[in-house]
Amino acid sequence: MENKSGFFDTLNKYSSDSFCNTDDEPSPEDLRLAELFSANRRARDQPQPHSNPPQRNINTINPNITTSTVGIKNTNITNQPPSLTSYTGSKASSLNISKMPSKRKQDPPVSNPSTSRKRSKTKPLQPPHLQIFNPLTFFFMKPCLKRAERKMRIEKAQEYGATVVFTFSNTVTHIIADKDIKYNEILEFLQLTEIPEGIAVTNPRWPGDCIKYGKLVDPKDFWYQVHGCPTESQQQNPLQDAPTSEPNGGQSPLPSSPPSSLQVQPHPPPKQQPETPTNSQKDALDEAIEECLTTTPINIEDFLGSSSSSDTESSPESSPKRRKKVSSSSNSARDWQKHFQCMHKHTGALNPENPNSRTIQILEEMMRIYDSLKDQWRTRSYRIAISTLKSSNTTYISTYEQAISLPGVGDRLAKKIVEIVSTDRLQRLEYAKLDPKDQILKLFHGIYGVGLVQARKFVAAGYTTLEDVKKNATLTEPQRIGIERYSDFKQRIPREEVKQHGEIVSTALKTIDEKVQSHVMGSYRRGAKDCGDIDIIVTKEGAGVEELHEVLEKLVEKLFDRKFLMCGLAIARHDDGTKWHGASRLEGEDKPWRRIDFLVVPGEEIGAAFLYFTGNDVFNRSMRLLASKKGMRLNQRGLYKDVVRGKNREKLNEGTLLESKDEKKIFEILGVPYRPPEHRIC
DNA sequence: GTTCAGAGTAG
DNA sequence: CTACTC
DNA sequence: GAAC
Ligand SMILES: O=c1ccn([C@H]2C[C@H](O)[C@@H](COP(=O)(O)OP(=O)(O)OP(=O)(O)O)O2)c(=O)[nH]1
Ligand SMILES: [Mg+2]
Repeated sequence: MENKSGFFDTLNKYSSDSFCNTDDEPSPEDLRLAELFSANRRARDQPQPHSNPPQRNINTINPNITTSTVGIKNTNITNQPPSLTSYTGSKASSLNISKMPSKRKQDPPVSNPSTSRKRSKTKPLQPPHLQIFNPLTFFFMKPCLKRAERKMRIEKAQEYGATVVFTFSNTVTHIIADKDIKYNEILEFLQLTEIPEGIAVTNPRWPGDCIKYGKLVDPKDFWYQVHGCPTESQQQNPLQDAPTSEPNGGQSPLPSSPPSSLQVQPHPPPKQQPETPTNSQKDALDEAIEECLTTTPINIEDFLGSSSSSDTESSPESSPKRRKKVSSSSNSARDWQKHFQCMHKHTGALNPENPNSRTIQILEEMMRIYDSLKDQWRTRSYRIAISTLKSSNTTYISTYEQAISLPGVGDRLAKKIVEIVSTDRLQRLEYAKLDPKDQILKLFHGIYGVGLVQARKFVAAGYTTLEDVKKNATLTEPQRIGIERYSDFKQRIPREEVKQHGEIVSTALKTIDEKVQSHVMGSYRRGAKDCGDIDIIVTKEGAGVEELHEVLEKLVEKLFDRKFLMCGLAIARHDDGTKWHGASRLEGEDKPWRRIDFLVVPGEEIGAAFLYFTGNDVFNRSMRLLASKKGMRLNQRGLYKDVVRGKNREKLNEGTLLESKDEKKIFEILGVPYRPPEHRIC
């Protein structure tokens, strides 16, 4: 028992917000978390000025031999946590204690609450302090089907202390109606003319949010209303929404909570209030969603020359369907194209002039949270919506109708925008920042080689610190190093140091083959003040992969000997492998290890490789999506045409090479105005 | 209900 | 094959 | 989380 409270106490220590600031903009808060843990680690490790002998355990020098670390049997679902397993959420079911009878005490943490009749036999209850629903009685209302989902919700509610009944009576305190049910249907079903006072009617999101936040949130909240509910403050349509299923693997929809009190009361726009009636977003749509360009050649001349400013060609309208060739007419051309991220100049700079800047600021914060939780699809949606907002810099968006009419803004984001406008904040954001589970998840997947899946397993297993994981979990070699060097790898690298690493590589390369060249890419090429890692392309005019692969082997060996490379983390498997990931360090035992990536590139593919390795990642994805919409395919080796795609997007056809040597030509063929690296920060 | 980029590497 | 990473 |  005491472990449980200890569990959260520990977590709370890390509740300070710290978001991984994405691109090239540092942030003082960035490293807070990392520092916390580095301190943690140093307490153990640091006092020894010992040498850290380069460990080439995993790798290199003998790329043929996939080293002998076979001793570790995998089975990632490893060890038992000390104790607190018994109440871990249902997620943990895969490694539940039931499988380990040998484990001692697993008595239910909660004595049978006599209050709960109808308790399903199996589910273990949450510990008392999490029995947030305890005296409450829920009545669930059915949407005909969706039984599994509903069953889940019911079990969850019981788990957290609710009494669930299936016949309506005066003991009911909450009616939980599925999202498709309308308010008057409830009345009809219950044969009532109105819901008795004291009974709350909510959609299923409400219990979910309560669980998430570990407390009861206001069920009258905007977000939890059922369709057609006569809210005290009528106006807005009561749009519901559901805690939609989690796409793959399950990502977390953070609940959002609105202002329980004030409903609508638009804040004044920060400054200007240009009511620009009609001109809403004509063609100045900047970074917006993705989609753009016609098949027809847009004024190419336009962009080649003007590397600097507004080369944003854009068009209003949105037409989903794509069409083949047809019209070269710019009119129809505009139709199907919207805008892709890659079509616009992005520098990461903010524009405080935008009347929606406050909204943007808050949505960006939410996006950062989802990003740090690796919820890539929500992150994407937020990014797109934010782009749209940024582009409508002449109109203050304050109503639901306005918001939802923007491309990339749907029901839920429109609600959030309204909430922000009326309350100047997003309550959900405040909760999200504090969520201890997310903090810990973030900690774990910050380990190199640990992704969402493993991180969740660690959390489910009850681990709360890196020490826990290191001690108890079965790790792969890269993960082991990832923990060992956790704080090193989390530090940003000053631009100047990146340059030094690049020079060391370049120098070493000269002794191997004069004609082999290296280029520092990634955020460095985009001009970032500091970088997350060091990305280097190794290439030679006219050379093929095989030749260069040998060069890479020699290079790596030499750099290990120089004590520059410290370890390998992911090394090419084949002789035509093109990739080497590892860590390097400047001279000096106390210098931090840095993540370093080599990409071997045949001379002919240098353009596509530059494009790829310059990024950023969002920019690349945007370019690639655009290519695919035009029946082409873009990857790190080149741009291909006539790609035939089958049923599920699978490519049935490699396509034929269009261009790979010249970066600018790839832009050109795709119809994207060329952007220098500094403007590819999306 | 599916898509949201596309590929290399570890295990 | 999945998970992770670029 | 949005679009199709
Ligand atoms: O999912 C990804 C990640 C990266 N890249 C490309 C673009 C990126 O610029 C380059 C290098 O990757 P890295 O992870 O180093 O990103 P970065 O842009 O260099 O930023 P950082 O400063 O974090 O290293 O590889 C992708 O295409 N897709
Ligand atoms: Mg990088």
